[in-house]
Amino acid sequence: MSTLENRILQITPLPEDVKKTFLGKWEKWAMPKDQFLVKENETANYIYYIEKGIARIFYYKNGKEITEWIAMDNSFFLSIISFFERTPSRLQIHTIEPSVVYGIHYDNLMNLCNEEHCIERWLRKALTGSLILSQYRMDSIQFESAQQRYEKLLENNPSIIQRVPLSYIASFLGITQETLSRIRSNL
Amino acid sequence: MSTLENRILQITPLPEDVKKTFLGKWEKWAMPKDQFLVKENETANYIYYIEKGIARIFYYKNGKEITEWIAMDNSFFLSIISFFERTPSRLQIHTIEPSVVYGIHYDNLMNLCNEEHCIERWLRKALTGSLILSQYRMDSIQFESAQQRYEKLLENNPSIIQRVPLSYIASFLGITQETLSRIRSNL
DNA sequence: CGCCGAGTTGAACTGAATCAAGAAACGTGG
DNA sequence: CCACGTTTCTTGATTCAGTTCAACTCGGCG
Repeated sequence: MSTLENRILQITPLPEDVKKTFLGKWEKWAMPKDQFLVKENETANYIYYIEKGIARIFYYKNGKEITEWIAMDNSFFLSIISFFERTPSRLQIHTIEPSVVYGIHYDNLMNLCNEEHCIERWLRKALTGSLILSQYRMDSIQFESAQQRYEKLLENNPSIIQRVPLSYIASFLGITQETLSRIRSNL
Repeated sequence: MSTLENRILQITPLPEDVKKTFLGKWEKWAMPKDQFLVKENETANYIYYIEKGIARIFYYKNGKEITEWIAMDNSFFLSIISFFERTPSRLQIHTIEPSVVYGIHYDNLMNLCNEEHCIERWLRKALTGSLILSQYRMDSIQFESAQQRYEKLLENNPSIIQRVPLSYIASFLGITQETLSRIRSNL
């Protein structure tokens, strides 16, 4: 069983035939480092799953690059607003390591959602999970200190420091690189 | 056509018969001021819709009350994590004006989702909308100044200042009451 | 060897929090 | 309709976490 299949069924079980159809719609790409999956102002057409490697989701705010998410470890990711609203993406997504990425196209996913109630349910549950995650993250950004956020990240994802440049991590945590550097020297 | 019906169909159209069944599952309550819809540590059983009045969603963080959301103007609201994960709610919800509120019970909603694909789709689309909102709010909290956030709130919802105590608005904006007071005197 | 990007360190600055005290508005009972 | 206490809001002084800007260090590599 592939890790993608595993991860999909973790969200909700699917009958054998539907599962097969669903999995068949996911395309697979092996990508070098620094490849773009979504570029600015293009409409995002895929929900992605990263099997190996790291992808970074970022955007520009007042001329500065903001890292919104770092995807690794068999997780899903996408440019949410662009994908669902079919509008040009403010977010960009690129690999920062050679990566193995799967993706399902918007049209395929929506067709499956219409044909198969259980795929609609799968998507609903996946979105519920994202929304819950989003709530936790909001609370963390608003009320935890930079140090607390860094410590939490270390706990949940110790390998990230070895593999992702400090400037990206700082931006993801919502602080400057200098502040992150100071936090690290105080531990 | 009721405002609830209106708002439901705004998310996605529904066939006449399903719409009727769905609407039939929404209970209606007229509530006085300061009534609790969800109490701490109870599992939240309803998705609510407020037709008239104001509800406030809040929780305690380090002994302080945090206003997470203020619902008015024909909008939906709920304790997301408790409702979907069926766990005790950290959030509390209470009315801060006499209000007319509708609610659909978790069991009813889930049964309908299973029976009717289009209700599942409705829920999926509603969640997508929430997730998008949540993304915008995260960006706003992280990168906009207190003043910008206040000005935006005024634009989107001018009546809120007349109807909601300043301390709640401040907390909702993620600032202290003193800071909000100073912002207002500088305009 | 010297350059270059990544990370560190320092000093000054700033937006907002905190603590503390007043002022204004509000509603309840006499 | 006024007086009083309570809640809501404002103002001031101080403090603090984190930013900004600038200079410096370190490790790798052409």
